[in-house]
Amino acid sequence: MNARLVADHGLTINAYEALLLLYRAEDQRMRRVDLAEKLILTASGVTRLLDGLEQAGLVDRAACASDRRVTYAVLTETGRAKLREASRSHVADIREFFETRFSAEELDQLAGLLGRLPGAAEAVDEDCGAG
Amino acid sequence: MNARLVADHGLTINAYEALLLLYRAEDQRMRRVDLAEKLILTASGVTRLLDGLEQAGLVDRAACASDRRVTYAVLTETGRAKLREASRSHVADIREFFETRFSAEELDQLAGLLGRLPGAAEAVDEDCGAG
DNA sequence: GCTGTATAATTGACTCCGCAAGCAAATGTA
DNA sequence: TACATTTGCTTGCGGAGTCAATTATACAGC
Repeated sequence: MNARLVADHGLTINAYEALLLLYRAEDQRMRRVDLAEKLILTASGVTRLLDGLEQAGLVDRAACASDRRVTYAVLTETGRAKLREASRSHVADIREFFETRFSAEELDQLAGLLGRLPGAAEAVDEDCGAG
Repeated sequence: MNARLVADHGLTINAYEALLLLYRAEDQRMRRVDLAEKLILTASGVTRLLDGLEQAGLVDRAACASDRRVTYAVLTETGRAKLREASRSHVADIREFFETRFSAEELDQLAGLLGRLPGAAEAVDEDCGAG
């Protein structure tokens, strides 16, 4: 599934997740520390991840007025487009993976159980207009 | 959990799993290809993993009489000891992780559901005498 | 206003692992 | 026999991520 994402869109799972988090964030921007926490990466991991996304033009930097230590990562228009495009197939892949293995009822059970695992609280599965 | 394993015993999850697979295998030896398949690694990944385990004296090489291309990985006495030692805390860690979050009944449900995921078939959770 | 500590981000050195390529042995085919 | 293909394994290179150290800023307490 990661392989599909990489092959079809040149995005790793973390890159995809980062774009998605930014998409959902207020003003489509986040501090790097917060991204690190959500992605379960270290701060340096995020620096490196965003290096790539910036070079690809999917994400931009912005300064913070109230705290000059922080740099925001901001989703660009290119980034939004990329996310929509990748979303289309990725969400379908995931759906297929689970729906070929479990019934709707079992999926509810699974979701209920796994939803209690650490970090699951915020990971709601809204998509991003790509249906 | 991986972090604990590394910090306490100097084993990555894959190293631990490799020792466990060897422990359970007939004559406590396996072909590298087969290890790769079980560990979901490439052949080169296994070569590198076993390099480390060999240097640490946990695993040895043995030739195959009937096919001179294959090299077996064989668990050494040191390897068995290491596995027992790591098992003690690792199994306890996993147990604690799940038992603090789910009831016995929920664990049964989870096991039933997740057991149907690919690769789950062979991953039985016998331990190795470390209780 | 200093001084000390905490926080945000980056960098260099490292590990783990995959991919692509290569070698050697086994197997298939003519 | 001779050649092609497959299989088991290793090696060079590169990506992704961690850790430890460093820089810059923020925020105490005195």
